[in-house]
Amino acid sequence: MKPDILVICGPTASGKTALAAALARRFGGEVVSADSMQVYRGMDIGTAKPTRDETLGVPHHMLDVADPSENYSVARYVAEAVPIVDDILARGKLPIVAGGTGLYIDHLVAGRQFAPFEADSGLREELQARVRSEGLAALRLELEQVDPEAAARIHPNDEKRTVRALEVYLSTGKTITQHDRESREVPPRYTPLTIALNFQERPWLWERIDRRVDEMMERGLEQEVRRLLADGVPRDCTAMQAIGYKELAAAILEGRPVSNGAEEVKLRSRQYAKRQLTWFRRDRQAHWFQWEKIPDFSAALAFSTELVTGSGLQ
RNA sequence: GCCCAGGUAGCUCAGUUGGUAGAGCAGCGGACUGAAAAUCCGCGUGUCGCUGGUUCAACUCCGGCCCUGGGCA
Repeated sequence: MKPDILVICGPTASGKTALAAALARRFGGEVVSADSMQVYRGMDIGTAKPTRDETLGVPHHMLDVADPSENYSVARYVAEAVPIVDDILARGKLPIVAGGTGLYIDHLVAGRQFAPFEADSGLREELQARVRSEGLAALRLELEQVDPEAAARIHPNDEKRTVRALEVYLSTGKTITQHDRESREVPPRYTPLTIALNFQERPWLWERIDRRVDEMMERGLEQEVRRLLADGVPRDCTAMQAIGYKELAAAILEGRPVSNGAEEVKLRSRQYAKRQLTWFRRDRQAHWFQWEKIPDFSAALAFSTELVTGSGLQ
């Protein structure tokens, strides 16, 4: 089946931004970011949001669409990104979905539906409070009653998924298992041509990450974090869970040197990159481009261009 | 030069009254359906500094050597 959108994915610091912009330029496309943290306004340096120069004059969507104190979600991402992708297609241009949040990419492409209820009903907070007072095991017992399949699938220690499963059941009357089953029957929304980026050797990626964190510090990540704190962005909100922000905020508030926090950022970024790779490796359709130690950008561009033209995308 | 302490996993260290070793962190692999840069699961990866000796058996005991840190000169 002929693809209709291009997806550029890969771990953090693998060069997605530059490749996406260059390809958009070459094929007259527009970039749709798929990044759970670049959606927040005022979080530019730490999320490595494309700078004005880096966009190469190409339209970039799904950046700066939320306030850091809002809690963004996959559901909201899909609701906002789908009309944008459709519009790009309607204008006869190429949508280039680029980002490191695998969950967002998958949901955008797959067409899955979300349980129809308000995310901010307060139910989740109630359930979390119960976890603290009664213990996770109590909620798990409850889940076993209403949705044994989900209970079997979700690990006893996985608080987030246990809470989520109960949340879906309590607010819709339908189990998450049932919901997922129905959701899987929905036909995919798009047919992606996927290019995944990585480095041939893991340490080469680490070097990239380290260097990038150093650059972030030079560009004033500390000030960016202080600004968010001064603006009263709660430390427990989603935006402040972003790597780079939570570590520096902790260092600042605990009176540790920020350089100490920066080292933590490097470590957490490496670990994050590994989880991203696990996610993207699952996609057997993805075309991997593996950088050498010294990235050869024109080689990546040639590789991608051939795929795009060869697939009939353009 | 002498005295003391120590050399065990990538790092910090535990341990074996002699039967080829285990924690934390790091690392590796995996999962993931409205928090996903989140969350969760699995895996020990090793010339126990080197070299002789004692012993059925040495990482462990003994000798010598090397290295590191501290002290005395």
